[in-house]
Amino acid sequence: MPELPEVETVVRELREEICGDIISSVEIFRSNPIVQGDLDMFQEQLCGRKFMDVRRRAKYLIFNLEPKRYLVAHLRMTGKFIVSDPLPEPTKYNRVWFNLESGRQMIFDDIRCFGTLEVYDDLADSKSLQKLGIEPLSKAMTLGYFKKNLGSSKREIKSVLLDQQIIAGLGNIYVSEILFRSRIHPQRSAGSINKREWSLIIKYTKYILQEAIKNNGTTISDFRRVDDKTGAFQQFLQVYDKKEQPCTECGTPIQRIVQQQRSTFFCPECQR
DNA sequence: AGCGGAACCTGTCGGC
DNA sequence: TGCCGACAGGTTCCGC
Repeated sequence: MPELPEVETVVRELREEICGDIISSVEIFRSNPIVQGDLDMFQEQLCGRKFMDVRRRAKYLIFNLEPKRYLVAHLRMTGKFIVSDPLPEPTKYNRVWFNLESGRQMIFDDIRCFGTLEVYDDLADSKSLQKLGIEPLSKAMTLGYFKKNLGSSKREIKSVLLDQQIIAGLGNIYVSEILFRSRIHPQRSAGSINKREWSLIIKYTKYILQEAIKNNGTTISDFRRVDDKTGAFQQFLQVYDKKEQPCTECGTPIQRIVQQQRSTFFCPECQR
């Protein structure tokens, strides 16, 4: 479900809702595979801790707690955070309740149970955070970085842009959109991308992500914000999920192909 | 190194 | 109506 802009939207809204609040108890309705290991320990590690901040790294949410400790969450496909007044009963896909001293609760809800919740005393202990590549909206996003790491790579550009160890935060929707705007065919090898084209990728990655964040992300089917509202960026999508629809630039039907077991949408005329 | 395939789960949709 | 396969915004593991 969520890529970088959707996670950023959730982080900003959660920050407003929970900073300063304290976890009074944690109720787990279904853990596997969301919470790994000892559930009692997970609860003990969090009870009594205060939310100081919520931030994002790639598609991970990082909750800073005091006394110092971190809750690291990943929404995967269908994970959601909801902050609400206390519910009498968990609803069907509620997996974990974080009951707060203010009387409200932060709910982790996840239809498919792919999401993850982990606790760390030191973020350096998180293997998954450790492996991540550069943030696409940071200054590290340069021509030099791509030429140096991918200048002679035979990998398909679609697969490279989805690789979280190279650039961290893009997902299946935005990669199709970025390549369409950059007019680059998704099956081109990374090594064949010239400087001008890398510059286009950098420019449109930043532009599309920023516009998507301004619009609170993209809702295709079930992405929801903390207050259950939907994102609005889906109205600006040019190719994703538009198979057979005319290209906005040239009218050629948009094609769907499968790369790395995932759909790619592109215009065979505009993208070379 | 990097690919394809399967796995982790549950739901929806389209075709027959 | 019912069943079956394909597909879904993500990541990880395994074998070649």
